[in-house]
Amino acid sequence: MKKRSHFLDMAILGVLRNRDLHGYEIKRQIVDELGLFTSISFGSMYPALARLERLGLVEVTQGRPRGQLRQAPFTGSLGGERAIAVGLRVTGGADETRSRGKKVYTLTEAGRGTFSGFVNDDFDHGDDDLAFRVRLAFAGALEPEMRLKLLERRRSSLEARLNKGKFSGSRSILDDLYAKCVIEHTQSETVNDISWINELIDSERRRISEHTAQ
Amino acid sequence: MKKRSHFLDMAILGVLRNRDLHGYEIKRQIVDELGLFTSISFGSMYPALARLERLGLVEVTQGRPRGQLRQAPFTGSLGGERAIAVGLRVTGGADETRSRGKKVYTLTEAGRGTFSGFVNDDFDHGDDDLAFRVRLAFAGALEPEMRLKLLERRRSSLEARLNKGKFSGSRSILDDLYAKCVIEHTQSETVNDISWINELIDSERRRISEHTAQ
DNA sequence: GTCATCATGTAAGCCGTTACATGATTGC
DNA sequence: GCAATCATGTAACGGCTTACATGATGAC
Repeated sequence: MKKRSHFLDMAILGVLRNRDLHGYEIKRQIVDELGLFTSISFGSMYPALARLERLGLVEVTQGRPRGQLRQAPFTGSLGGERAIAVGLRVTGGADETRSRGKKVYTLTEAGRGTFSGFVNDDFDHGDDDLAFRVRLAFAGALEPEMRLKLLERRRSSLEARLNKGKFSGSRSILDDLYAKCVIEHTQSETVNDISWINELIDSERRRISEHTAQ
Repeated sequence: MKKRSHFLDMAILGVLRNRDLHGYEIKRQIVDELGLFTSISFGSMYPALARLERLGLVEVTQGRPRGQLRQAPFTGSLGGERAIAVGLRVTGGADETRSRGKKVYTLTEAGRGTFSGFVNDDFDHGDDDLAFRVRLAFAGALEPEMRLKLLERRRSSLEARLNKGKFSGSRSILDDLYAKCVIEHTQSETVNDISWINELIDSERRRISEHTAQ
């Protein structure tokens, strides 16, 4: 049911939620800043964007040249418009569709809806690390109770993992020092994750009760 | 260069290093006990075994029925032989190659060599988590100095990751609370990993110096 | 003026997942 | 006897990686 590429799609829509960006920068943010995927090749990034465009979830506008996006968001209006003009001039020869200028992607209303469906959906029973990380990264788009649900589902899935590990760890491999070492480290990572989730749940609850109190 | 499937191959050869096992059990050990892959489908497990067999890295012997492998390795001789006979009798009708009895895989000498090449090889610059976990799990097969090298390479790659995160974390996404939260947790996981590696390196050094001292 | 980086894409091939198909064994 | 689990496989489909191809920009 749930294809892996859905997470890439979701991450793309997620970073486009607040900002219009071009493909190269989208990849940079997903991989280098959010660290959601260890790597994404352009061979999967650009086709993904094309797919999303076909589905009407993003729109393409001919982009401003490099450098304008990063610095001085204040100068946007003047500098930005000029930049777009420059961009069009450079690429605006005969061969319009093949122009290699930067393509800036904008989330459409449909895209917003799909993204919202993504983060809210229960479709995976919380057993996938990647699914959780991606959802949490964009959990700002969720209702507080959904956020709490997400976290609690994650916690119970981590606890299940921990218990499974306790049972299975005691058989054939255990005589190998290094294998054991890897197993134990995995377990301790899970324990860490659980207490992290617990903190998140606590602060989420605090925030909710503060909100309903005042 | 390095295909993902190589890690599955390596893990298979690794668990077969000390024990002859059948496919289902190999998968159980790799996934449930070692936790090296979050999941492997049989659709990739069995083809992998077939590939390794074609390459002469593993050999297939018709297996004993279920239950014999887990309990009482002592009774092996008598119980085992009888079991093999039973296994053959059950499936040994007309359609010999199609027999669906358990297939028990044994590592060949060539397989041992390939496995040894796997763990020792430097071919990846240490930037892949999976590669490291798999190597460490079977690091018992390494010379102490190679083990130390493996750990030190891992440490420097984690430190690089940490530094990269410090630089890139401070730009556009940072206004989002949950994105920030994911980023910080990733960083703290890396810090944890580094201190874990440091402990391993220390105990490895201690072991080496003890060994050369006595 | 050239090199590194930014920027976008296409095509091939691999491989892993999914779904399907079969059958043995164990526990109830 | 029936269900769940153990156990092994095949075929199709999708998508990711790799390699290739192109070109602009900025720094030195």
